[in-house]
Amino acid sequence: MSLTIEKKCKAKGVKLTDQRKVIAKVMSESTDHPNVDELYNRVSKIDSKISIATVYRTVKLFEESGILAKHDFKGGKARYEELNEGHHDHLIDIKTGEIIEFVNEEIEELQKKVAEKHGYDLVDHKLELYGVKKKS
Amino acid sequence: MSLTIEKKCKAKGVKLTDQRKVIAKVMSESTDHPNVDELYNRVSKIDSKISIATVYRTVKLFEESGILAKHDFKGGKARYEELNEGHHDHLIDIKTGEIIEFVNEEIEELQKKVAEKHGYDLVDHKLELYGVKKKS
DNA sequence: GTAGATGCAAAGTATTTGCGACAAG
DNA sequence: CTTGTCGCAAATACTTTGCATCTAC
Repeated sequence: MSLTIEKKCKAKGVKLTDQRKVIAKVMSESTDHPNVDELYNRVSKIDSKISIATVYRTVKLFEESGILAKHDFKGGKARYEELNEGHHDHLIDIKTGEIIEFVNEEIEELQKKVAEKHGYDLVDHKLELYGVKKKS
Repeated sequence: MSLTIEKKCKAKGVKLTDQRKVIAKVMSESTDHPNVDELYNRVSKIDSKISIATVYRTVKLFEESGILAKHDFKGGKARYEELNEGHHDHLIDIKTGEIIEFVNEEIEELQKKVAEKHGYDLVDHKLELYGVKKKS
């Protein structure tokens, strides 16, 4: 549902243009983590007049508004995903590029402790695991 | 000591040119995590004829040889550091950019478990904590 | 001697931006 | 209305590469 994103925009005072609605819709219907190119392709199918500059501007705006999360996984282009309540991290298959989301409260707790031990308040973190499928 | 890096080069069959020796020396004497620009500046002071293309080529080569580690922290340019036995992760001060290294075996263990739970062998990971100094 | 390394400048990628036209609130 | 957005193309930032020359082994 892109309703969530549209609501968030209103809450944040972000102007809702047609282009942004389309981008919001595509992002909220995406179950993967598209990069800007992929997003632009999907968006173009709905409205081919939307320029890639607008896509770049919009994902940046959405990221700053806490609507999307940006990830710089290994190997180039930034990838985006919708940001919902439940925080999660990523396990990336280095052979296929497949991305698996996971949550581990224990690790989250330990991270906070590490930061505190060094005199810091943890405001953000990035945890990415890179693995190969076990040939069980 | 750049000796370590030079030894590693020989071990890996990496040809030891003057340029590479200078870059190795600078990297091993750096206690921070320089990006390519910073590295190039430091290298230039020792031998101003070394080109930035060579710096790029060399850090890439060193990374592939397991001599340097590359980090894509938030906010742009890739940063490098010498890779020694002891693995560590990073806590980054989002105000000052200061980078603190830390080790936490518990987290390492949990990461392995998470990967296994999803049927993967963990081959690499990235853990970055972003924090602000506590005003104790 | 030869495969591989270097310097230079040109070419790529990914992303950002200036600007006049246009649209949301 | 007025402020912010869009599309376009040009600009930027970072990194890679083709080629002729040079150097480590």
